Amino acid sequence: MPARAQGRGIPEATVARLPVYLRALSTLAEDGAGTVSSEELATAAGVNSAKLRKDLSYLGSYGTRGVGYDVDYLVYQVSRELGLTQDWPVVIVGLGHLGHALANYGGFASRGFAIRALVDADPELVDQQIAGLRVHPLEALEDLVRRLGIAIGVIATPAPVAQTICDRLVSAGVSSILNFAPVVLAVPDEVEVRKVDMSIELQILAFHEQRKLATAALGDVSRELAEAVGPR
Amino acid sequence: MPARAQGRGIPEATVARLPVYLRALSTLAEDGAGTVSSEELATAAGVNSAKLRKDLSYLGSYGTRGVGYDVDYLVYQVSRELGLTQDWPVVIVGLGHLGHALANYGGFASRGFAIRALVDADPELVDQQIAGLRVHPLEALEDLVRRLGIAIGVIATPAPVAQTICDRLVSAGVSSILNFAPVVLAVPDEVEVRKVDMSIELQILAFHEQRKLATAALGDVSRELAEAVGPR
DNA sequence: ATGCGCTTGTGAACGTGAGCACAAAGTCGT
DNA sequence: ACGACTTTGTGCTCACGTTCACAAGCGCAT
Ligand SMILES: NC(=O)c1ccc[n+]([C@@H]2O[C@H](COP(=O)([O-])OP(=O)(O)OC[C@H]3O[C@@H](n4cnc5c(N)ncnc54)[C@H](O)[C@@H]3O)[C@@H](O)[C@H]2O)c1
Ligand SMILES: NC(=O)c1ccc[n+]([C@@H]2O[C@H](COP(=O)([O-])OP(=O)(O)OC[C@H]3O[C@@H](n4cnc5c(N)ncnc54)[C@H](O)[C@@H]3O)[C@@H](O)[C@H]2O)c1
Repeated sequence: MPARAQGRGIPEATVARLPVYLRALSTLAEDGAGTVSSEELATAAGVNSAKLRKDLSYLGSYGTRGVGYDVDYLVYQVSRELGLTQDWPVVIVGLGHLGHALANYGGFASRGFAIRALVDADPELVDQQIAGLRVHPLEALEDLVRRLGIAIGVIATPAPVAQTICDRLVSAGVSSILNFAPVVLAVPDEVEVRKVDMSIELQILAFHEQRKLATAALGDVSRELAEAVGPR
Repeated sequence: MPARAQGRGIPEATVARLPVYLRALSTLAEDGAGTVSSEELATAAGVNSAKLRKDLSYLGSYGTRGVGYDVDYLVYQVSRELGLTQDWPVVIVGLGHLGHALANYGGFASRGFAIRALVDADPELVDQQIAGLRVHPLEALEDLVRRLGIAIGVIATPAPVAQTICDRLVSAGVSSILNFAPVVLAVPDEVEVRKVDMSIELQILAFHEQRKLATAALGDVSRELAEAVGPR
């Protein structure tokens, strides 16, 4: 997967950071800041200031030397680059614990996403209202996607059915998928999949946690060794 | 942040993939597979087979040339490397929609994590039972962490209080944090933070989605241009 | 034993990303 | 009008990560 495939493309690593910058900028805007320096914004976003400047430079030269960046203008430019000036309709498939939380979450609507359809296989859930939306049966999936022109699908079903749901979403025309099920989804090249996997994150933390313990124990051993040899 | 800081360290990128391999291996083990080739396992994990082999080679030489890897043995080795041979006690702070889903999720317990304590500031929630655990008041946080020897904390509170909770967790002795709140947390160097941010993932999808639309539109234009010039 | 076929483990080449350091370019006070 | 000061934008270097390609090693059939 070549990151900067096309001519004026933005590096993938930069794209992944733009939303973080956008959030920091929004907070600054709310606090009434007119301009920010790369140093300030970088601190707020938790990155190196040189990296921030380089990232922003891919979008164009929107800063003023000696001054910084106009907050509102930069919010607009980053939003535009990320495609957030329009609203993206989203379908959520699977309304168990996690799907419920997602459907009720206000943080999506405020950032350019509109949850437009909910789908679940459970007859108990179908026709119930969640967050003001009716839950549709699984059969309605393709029709909903086509009628509402949905390009982004969220999978919050049990792992065993995730691939099937994925296939159906893709064949109905969805080209971006956010997957919460702990499986690797197979999709055609033109479809983009991102996964959110909390177990993986915890396991990565466990790795580092164990390494801390191991090196601490090693420290103890060498201290004991030193003591065994005796003070000199 | 140097990835391979200490001598025999494993690259960070590799650590992030080990849990994926582990999951694929567990599935294979359930299906009764005795051995796997790097090719098969790589396909199951959605990566290049050379990358898989290099990743595994950091753990040691656990494969047999001409045959492949013994599934059970590799499961054990990867688990050990990730520190999953022991159970890690976890505290969840914030039991709203998301916290509820996390507390009820069975996928953690089965992978070396044990949710041991729930904490929320809402008096309505305190003393309720969620997934068989009592919800404790915020004041009890430090005491719980110390008494249960908790090293890993999960933050599922609203964004504005996340930093405060984080500080309290750290001062109580937590050294790994999984953060679901959309904020950048500031922590001492020795504390590891990982974030799960669904809005960011969606925004990255939106970026690519927009780019697809843009290039498609560009294709249309050039087709129109070609037609305007006329067939020759 | 020996050879054949298969799969691992890894050296080497390449591509991507991070960060330093500084010239270029602007602002602001005088 | 000018100089001092501030901050951006970027060339360059180095580190990290990915992928290729193949020799080394193992099992099995003969
Ligand atoms: N709950 C969590 O905190 C959490 C954490 C990490 C990962 N996950 C993953 O997220 C997914 C959902 O988790 P959950 O806790 O919400 O599970 P859940 O069992 O509470 O919900 C699953 C939902 O999917 C529905 N469903 C089942 N088959 C379906 C189908 N074929 N089509 C449409 N809907 C179908 C069910 O009716 C149910 O409502 C799982 O894959 C889980 O592993 C959940
Ligand atoms: N729900 C989602 O799908 C979703 C998606 C992405 C991100 N998030 C983020 O996850 C976090 C939680 O989301 P949610 O939907 O569960 O919110 P929620 O409002 O449903 O729950 C928040 C919980 O935190 C508790 N709380 C508030 N202040 C606290 C404090 N000082 N100490 C301890 N607990 C406190 C509240 O009592 C409540 O129970 C938020 O930061 C949200 O932005 C949620």
